[in-house]
Amino acid sequence: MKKFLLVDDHVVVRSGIKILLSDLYDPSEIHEAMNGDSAVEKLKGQQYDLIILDIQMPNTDTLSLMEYIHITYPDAKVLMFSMSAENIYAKRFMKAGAYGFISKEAPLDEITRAISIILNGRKYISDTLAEKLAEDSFSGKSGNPFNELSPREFEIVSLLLEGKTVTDISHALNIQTSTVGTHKARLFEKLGVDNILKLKELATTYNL
Amino acid sequence: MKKFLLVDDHVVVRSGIKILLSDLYDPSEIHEAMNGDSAVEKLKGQQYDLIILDIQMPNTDTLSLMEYIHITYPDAKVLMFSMSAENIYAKRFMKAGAYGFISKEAPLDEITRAISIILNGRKYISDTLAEKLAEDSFSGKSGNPFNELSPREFEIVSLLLEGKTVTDISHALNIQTSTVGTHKARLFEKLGVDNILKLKELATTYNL
DNA sequence: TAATTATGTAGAATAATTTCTATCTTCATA
DNA sequence: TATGAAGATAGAAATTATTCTACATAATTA
Repeated sequence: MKKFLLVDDHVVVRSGIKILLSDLYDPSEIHEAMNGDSAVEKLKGQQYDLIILDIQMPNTDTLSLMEYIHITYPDAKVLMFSMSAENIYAKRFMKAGAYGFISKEAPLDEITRAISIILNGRKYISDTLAEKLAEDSFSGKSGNPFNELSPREFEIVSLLLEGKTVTDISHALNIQTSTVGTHKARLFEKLGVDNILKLKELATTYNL
Repeated sequence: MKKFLLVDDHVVVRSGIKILLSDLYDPSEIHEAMNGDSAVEKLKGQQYDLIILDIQMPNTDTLSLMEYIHITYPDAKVLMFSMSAENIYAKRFMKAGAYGFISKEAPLDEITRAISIILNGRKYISDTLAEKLAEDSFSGKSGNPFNELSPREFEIVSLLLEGKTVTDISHALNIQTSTVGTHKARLFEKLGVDNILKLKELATTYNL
């Protein structure tokens, strides 16, 4: 008898996974949550064999949720479920204690394989993700150039991507425009772009 | 006896919709396609009561697919299924002949309502989308806002979208920066944008 | 046809951004 | 622990961009 918790805001996705699971594991008990708060509630008092967690839900910081689960229930096994094929956050989730990361685009047999591997206590990562992780420990720098940015630079790049001007940002952060200017110049340099449109493009390819 | 065609690249989403449909309509026949090509194949020879079409699939231009379906099978009823709440393309899909547009985030009863309305031969649009459409027919302008630009403005907007600066453009066209500035201000005004990122977004939605 | 509006152009004034240089701090490492 | 690199911050100067006003011409419309 296996117990699962599905956390996803889309009804149709939940029902899809539900029949998949009840097909695979009979008998099984499947609970559902449609956001982070309700997931936290469900976790109290219950012990699940596997938690399937959608990474993109409105009003939910999934990375923090993952960290919370890992700290509060160190034995919990979480499979992150992502809409896009290779999500740039995959590594961060694995570091936060996830047991696996898989895309909803993946073929059925890979999804079932991921689930069964995790239920057996091992971690699941896709081949492409495995490669990326290997690459990183090799070169030391992750593929995502945005990770090279300092906290302040990251803060500023986010605001720039929202269409904020240098002056807007200087007001928002209570610093001089020249300061924002230097951050901007350095971050453009680090990212290898020379105008905001290229920055936007880069951010899009790394789905920031 | 209802016949449905589900077009979506995600297994779990397909199964989710499938049980929803078979719950609602019994007996029913449900066919599946995981991309545009296979959808086109399925459509040949078969007549469906409803086609449910995911708007975002890799290697598939869903808008063209919608147009193709509308032209080839004018009686086909297509419900567009979108991952994000209010998609900027919604209007365009409706113009391309879709019968409805709904988000996967929508509550179950709204999804079932959308399906039943379309099966009854009427079109379904969400309240927010309805508002937007009304706004358009009100203001009289529903077409491509870039058509409102003068030749010179169009020339300049193209260069701006290439990432050229005002000074670059003034050199390229042998005119003063203030002239370029005036054109830029006027064209921003006409297009209703106030920064280059919004301009880029607009250009993208009108695939300029 | 006369009046109006849209378009293309800038000069001048103003505002915003960038660049260059230079502190000061923290953090890693020889 | 001294040394140096990376980060956050600006002042001043230089460069760019915007705004405001204005004028001539073309197109449109009453």
